[in-house]
Amino acid sequence: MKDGPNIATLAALIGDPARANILTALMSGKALTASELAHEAGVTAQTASSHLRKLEDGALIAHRQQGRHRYFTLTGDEVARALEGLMGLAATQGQLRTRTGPKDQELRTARVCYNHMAGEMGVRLYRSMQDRGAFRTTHSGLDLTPQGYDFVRDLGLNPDGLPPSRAPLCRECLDWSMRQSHLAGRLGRALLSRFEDLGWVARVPDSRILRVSRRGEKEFDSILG
Amino acid sequence: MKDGPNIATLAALIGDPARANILTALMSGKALTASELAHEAGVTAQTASSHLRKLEDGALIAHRQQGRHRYFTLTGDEVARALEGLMGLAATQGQLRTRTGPKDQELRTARVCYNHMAGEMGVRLYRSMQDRGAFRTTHSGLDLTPQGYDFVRDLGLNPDGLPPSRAPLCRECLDWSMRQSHLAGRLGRALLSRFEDLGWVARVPDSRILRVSRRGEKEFDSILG
DNA sequence: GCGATGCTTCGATTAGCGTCGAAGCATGAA
DNA sequence: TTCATGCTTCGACGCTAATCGAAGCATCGC
Repeated sequence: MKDGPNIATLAALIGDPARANILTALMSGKALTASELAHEAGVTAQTASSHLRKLEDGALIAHRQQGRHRYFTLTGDEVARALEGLMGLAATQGQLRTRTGPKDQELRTARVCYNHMAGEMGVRLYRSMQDRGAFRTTHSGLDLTPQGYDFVRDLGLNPDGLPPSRAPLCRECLDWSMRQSHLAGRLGRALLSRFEDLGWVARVPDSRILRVSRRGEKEFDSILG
Repeated sequence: MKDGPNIATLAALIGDPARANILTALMSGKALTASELAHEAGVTAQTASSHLRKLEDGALIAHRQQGRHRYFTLTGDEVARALEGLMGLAATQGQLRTRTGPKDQELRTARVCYNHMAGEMGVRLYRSMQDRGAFRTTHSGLDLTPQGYDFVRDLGLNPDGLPPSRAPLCRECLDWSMRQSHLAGRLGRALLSRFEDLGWVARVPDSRILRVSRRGEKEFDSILG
């Protein structure tokens, strides 16, 4: 009856508090150094180093050297998506870190999920695109329809001009606060940075919170209907 | 930066091999006794008892007493969904338990995911329903459109006649083998048991595999297009 | 009533792993 | 070169948690 992939080692990897803190910090999408992550996790540099090694062996994170610094990131969307899934389950059990403080509310409104937008705004965006028939499902996953292309182009973005990568253009990611899908993948990433460039949203330092500007709110309302 | 729900305790709960085996066994959707689960996990009854207690404290499983037996099940879709998510990530890292044996292929074709259908067939079903506009997203999640009602009724099922519960009617669940959504929720459950009644699919004992009958294949082909 | 079965609690053992101090090794700055 | 910074390796400590034997407690069948 032991069917399917082995989840024990993977879950055990995430299951240590220090490592979970490291992963959560990396969900901001920013590349962080080993010392920064050690501080985030609340452990010494030696301990963090050991954890980082394990996470890297488990292919959850990767690093690139820059001078004497080591910048760590999640290995990709897949990891972020699975972590959001775990957060979703944890949230239903009231395992919130802070008892629904004001910060928590801000997280629900809009936040960064690795490199794309999540929260209420992220789900609204995805739903709106879906409603106008922007997506089509193919054998290999989600793809953009002509309507989808138009929508993206209206935002001043050329889907074909995105940096090529083996990551899919569109991917759905389950939102832990909304329990619905939002858009991930290369397009999700591009849209978030576009919104930042336009000044519609801005990252709050040292957190995953995205603050929606007054102008952003107006624009989103008019675009997403 | 420690934003969002606390995933460490949850992941640690899943991260023990014995407990992971228990949870995987329960993904079949069948209620299993403590001794059966002990056997699945490869530990003694005492050890299993301890694990079951922890899983229950963590609200991942629940039990109901029946005579001198204790039947355990997952607490709901949410749990199954998160576990499938973990399997998805584990699968991308080649953490397959068996090196793509024939059993693995059967799992990918069609399998039980707690109480609904997953795998290729599950994704095909969901995609087909989506293509004919069966779903509509509301503030509370996924809902059936009139077209959706028609589709379900054509299968001899009355969506309004389903046993009421606080679980949503429709819910999407991310498939670990297809990396796309399939249908969960009360409707997902009802559809699977309908397919079983019709003799289109049959559960393979002691596994999550769903075997599609010759007739089932034909029917699915004609219905799902 | 009696024994068998299913499961739990208790207690003791053990192993694994997270933790940090100290030392080592690069890179960068002075 | 010399010192500081960022990070890793080594070694030792300590604690948690998984494990099982033995005993206890229900329930079922006779």
